[in-house]
Amino acid sequence: MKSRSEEQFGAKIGEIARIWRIRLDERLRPLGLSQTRWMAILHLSKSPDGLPQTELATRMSISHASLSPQIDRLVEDGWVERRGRENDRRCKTIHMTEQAKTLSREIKQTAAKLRSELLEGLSDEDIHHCERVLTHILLRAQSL
Amino acid sequence: MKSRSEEQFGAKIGEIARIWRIRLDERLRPLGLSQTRWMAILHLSKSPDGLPQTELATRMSISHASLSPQIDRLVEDGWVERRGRENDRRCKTIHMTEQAKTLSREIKQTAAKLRSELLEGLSDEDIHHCERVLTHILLRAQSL
DNA sequence: TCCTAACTATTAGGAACCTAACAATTAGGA
DNA sequence: TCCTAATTGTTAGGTTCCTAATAGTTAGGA
Repeated sequence: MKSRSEEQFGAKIGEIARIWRIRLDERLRPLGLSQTRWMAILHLSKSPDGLPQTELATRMSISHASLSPQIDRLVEDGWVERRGRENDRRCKTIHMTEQAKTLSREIKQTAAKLRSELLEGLSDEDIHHCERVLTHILLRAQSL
Repeated sequence: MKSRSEEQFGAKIGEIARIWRIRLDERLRPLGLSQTRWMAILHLSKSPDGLPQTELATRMSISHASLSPQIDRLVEDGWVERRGRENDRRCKTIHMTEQAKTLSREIKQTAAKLRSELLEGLSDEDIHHCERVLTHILLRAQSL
């Protein structure tokens, strides 16, 4: 027989994810960023050579169709630019602009600060143990 | 110095929550249910005396304004009914219909099956430890 | 070579969320 | 009592997501 608490496991993960995202969103909004935008900047900051839109969408776990208008807005705001590829004219790679580099540092700092606030009071061991469990669940979920 | 893996903690929780929800949604869609609908049924099944819309929205973690049209649809489909309160005419309590009781059992079974699939291979100890950590994080997140 | 299938990005239409504004009702203090 | 503030639910407007359809480009086999 499964315990009562286990029954709440999925709901609990969902609720944490939701609040975490909302909190980070609140703190980054003064920078003029929505969730999709700061996520895109974060991913692009790890790829100095840019990323095709499809690849970026995959990494952000949204559809490429949803990403397209978001990229429009990031371009308008000057955080990002689309570049054609000479060897494949279907493909446009997305690159962070110089101007966005300062921004990406701020995003990372804000995210790190929030994370440390949320994980405060937990031992490294607790966190790593929990994370191993989460990784296990994630792999199973992805394979279903 | 924080470890690389810890940096991914928030993203990992977000990703698990997302896939978990998508998987449950996929399995419940054949019953004619969307996420909001099955969540509402689940909450109502725990409250035999019904719930005011505001209270239900709070438990579902969505705004009462977003819930309102969803309730309309549940009423149309016969899963739920609105009842006035004689002592407070502002308030309408939402009640599950008889017809929805079978449905709520199916939802619970489907959710339990998915959960056991996702947690397979983990010890009870792993799960409970992880859940204590998650509860800690959730409480901190809610208090921010 | 040419033709079909696959791939990349965009656009259109529909669903669901949020905040803000509104109407009706209730509660509580001057 | 009466008036203001709070509560409850609905509606409007805006955002973002998804799926499906479209256009342009590339790849690979007949």
